[in-house]
Amino acid sequence: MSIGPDGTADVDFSRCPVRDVLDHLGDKWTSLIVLMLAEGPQRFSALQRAVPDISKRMLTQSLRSLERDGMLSRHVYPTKPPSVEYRLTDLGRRFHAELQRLVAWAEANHAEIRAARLRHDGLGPDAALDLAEAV
Amino acid sequence: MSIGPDGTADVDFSRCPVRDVLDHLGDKWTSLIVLMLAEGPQRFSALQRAVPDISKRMLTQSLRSLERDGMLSRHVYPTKPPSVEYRLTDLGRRFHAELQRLVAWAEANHAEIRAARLRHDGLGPDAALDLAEAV
DNA sequence: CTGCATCCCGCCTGATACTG
DNA sequence: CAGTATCAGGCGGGATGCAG
Repeated sequence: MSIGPDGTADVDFSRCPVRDVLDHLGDKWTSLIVLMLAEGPQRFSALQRAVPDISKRMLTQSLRSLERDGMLSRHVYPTKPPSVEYRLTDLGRRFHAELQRLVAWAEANHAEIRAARLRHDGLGPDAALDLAEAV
Repeated sequence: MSIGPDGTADVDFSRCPVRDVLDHLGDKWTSLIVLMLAEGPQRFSALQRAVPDISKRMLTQSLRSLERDGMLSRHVYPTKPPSVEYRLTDLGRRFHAELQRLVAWAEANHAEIRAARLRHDGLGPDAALDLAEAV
């Protein structure tokens, strides 16, 4: 995602290293999963319980996506019934560190963002004043 | 986006500070726009030229979204024809700093991600070897 | 328990045309 | 120049059912 001398941005997403990372961050679930796995290896069903609103379909899809990018590894224990454990790889843990930075930044700037929103949205009745002060 | 004692994650997105930030990062265009504006104030048409593939509709929408969250400010010069200039706010510049960190991380880990992908996708004929070494 | 296949609906997004 | 309005298509993502 560089910017050329002619002022036009490099928008070749197919080979854009930044997209690979940003897509995970923008995804509704992958960040949550990484956060959960940062606390230790988890089984499929444990993850599903930990993230209540996710469907099996999306959980599987998100896990595959993270596995594909080398963020986590999948271990199958051929017991019966079988159990599958997911754990962060080294790359995944480094990604998690970045994610934590982002979370911290977001929380630190949350009030300012919300205040800007209320200002922009046309100043909801009186709640606007409350939050304007909070900044 | 915290994790409760019962192991279930806090998934109240409507009031989640992290979502407000991650949504911008995940968006296909907003990061690009922030990157462009980091080089200095830009007019609407300049941004459209800089990001070739974006439509007027999406550019407007992305700019509104960033403005709403206080990342950038909009200045209208009532000349004729009118011109509108967008520039990052303080919050926007701080956001840009975080974005830069992410870009740096992405570029630093790009090779590893791509190698993991080739491994996972079933080892494309021989290109796999090339990139495996690159790590 | 884990995960894939299918159906299906809603929203996002691009294309196009029009206005101040 | 800087948008807004409208329409139509694609696709993400939920629900359900089935398999290893």
